[in-house]
Amino acid sequence: MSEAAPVESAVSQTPSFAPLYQQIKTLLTRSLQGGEWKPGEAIPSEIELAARFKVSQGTVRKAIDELATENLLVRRQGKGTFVATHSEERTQYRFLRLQPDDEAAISLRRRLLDCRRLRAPVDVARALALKASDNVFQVRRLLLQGEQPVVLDEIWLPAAPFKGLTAERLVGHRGPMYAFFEGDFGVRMIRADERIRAVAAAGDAAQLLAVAPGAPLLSVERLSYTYGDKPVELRRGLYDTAHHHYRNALN
Amino acid sequence: MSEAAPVESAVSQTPSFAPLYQQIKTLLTRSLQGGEWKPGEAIPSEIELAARFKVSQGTVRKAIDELATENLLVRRQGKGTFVATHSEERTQYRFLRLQPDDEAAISLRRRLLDCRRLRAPVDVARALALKASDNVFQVRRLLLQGEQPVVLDEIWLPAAPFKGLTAERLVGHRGPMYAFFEGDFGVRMIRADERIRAVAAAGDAAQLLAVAPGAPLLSVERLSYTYGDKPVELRRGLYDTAHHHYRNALN
DNA sequence: ACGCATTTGTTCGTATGTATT
DNA sequence: TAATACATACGAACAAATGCG
Repeated sequence: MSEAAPVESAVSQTPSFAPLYQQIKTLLTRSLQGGEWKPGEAIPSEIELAARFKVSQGTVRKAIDELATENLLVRRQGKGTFVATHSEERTQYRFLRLQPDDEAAISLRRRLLDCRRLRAPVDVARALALKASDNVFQVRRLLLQGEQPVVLDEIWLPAAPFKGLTAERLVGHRGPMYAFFEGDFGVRMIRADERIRAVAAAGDAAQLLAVAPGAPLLSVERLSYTYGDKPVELRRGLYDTAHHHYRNALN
Repeated sequence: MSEAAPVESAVSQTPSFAPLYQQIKTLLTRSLQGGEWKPGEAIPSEIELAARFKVSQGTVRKAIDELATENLLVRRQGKGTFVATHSEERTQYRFLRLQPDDEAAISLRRRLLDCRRLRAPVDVARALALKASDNVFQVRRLLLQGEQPVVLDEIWLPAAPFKGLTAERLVGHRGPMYAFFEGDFGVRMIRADERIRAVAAAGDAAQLLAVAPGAPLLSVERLSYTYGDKPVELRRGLYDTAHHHYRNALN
């Protein structure tokens, strides 16, 4: 009784020749994307979803399992299943892999350098899949440990979804920047790719990071994606790794 | 009928207050560690394992599922479940995240520089959890793209499990070095941690990589673990990232 | 080329355990 | 304590891929 029913009953316009649980997964993802459930909120219980999609609880469970391993949802026994958010303690620095060499917990102050709106440079437009005429925000900021600058970030955001972004609002918010994006603009980052290089400090970067010109810096270029593999942020970071390192786990 | 039976029937000396499928997972891991099934071989079918452990097929399945996501096992529909190995094409450069900037497939030549046996330096001994008096192998090698050196690796291995390692055997083997370790010494690397920094080229490293002294290089310190979270390799790599980058996916 | 047996993959249903409110 | 929701466990059936005769 596995493959006959699904198409008519629960689904309709979906790929259709995929396993049921994957079709459910697609439907759940659409609801997330469409904002039916907001970050931090609980989604309906497995039993409710099973009734809604006319499949068994186990099938819903398998779909949710995969969305949970992809960090789109968070399961909490006894409470429910929740839409993942960047504004919780546990996922605070979800995308920042930098750690102090002494294994202390990382805690960085932010200093905003500037926030401008301008025509997208060609490389930025290409990375963000924008037209050459589209506008973008360029945000530059420092992250400091104590008085010591550690990270210089240059952040590029498409102007359209971030309409209304200002330096004041950037400075004003508390918590991670991705939580700010999520709450104030409804843009959820769900995954990212990074390209890492060693480069020599040059120009104002050396000055801002208080290192000698030519000093080695870690260059981290991050492209962050929202639902549907849509790129919505290009972030170019320069990390001073004199007292910090980038940590990565290989499995 | 869920939690009463397991302890007497299948398991006996295991944590015991854990879910059944986790106990099964532990037992499977022990068999892997003990060499009951060798890398590349098939393990018994789910039904056989269910009979052996006196649990349902679904419970075995969940245990295998987790071991598969941890890359200890590989499932193949219609064929069976196999012990993961480093000697297959698909998992060739499982731990090497370096990629050419032009997105071409990576293909590097190896050039062995030296392979020596010596008393473990203190930092190496600490990383590998060895006594100060223990011996280690130090292997140094270059990875080249065409004629251009890209990676300089310094590899530290505890002497005991790698007894009999020589430069000749290192040069003689085909395929990834981890496959060589696996086949010739029975040492399987199952996960690794990396610490990444930007450093300035110095001394013979600059010469060997054919870069100017002071040029920025990516420093990648990798600690690889075998079963039971036992560290068995410390690898210090210097990557020339002029035409390559370290790729990382954040989820 | 065909069919059969084997093995994993999917789906359903049911019952019970455990955490939260 | 009771209700709710996720977590674990069992059993059964069929689908899909594979390999063999």
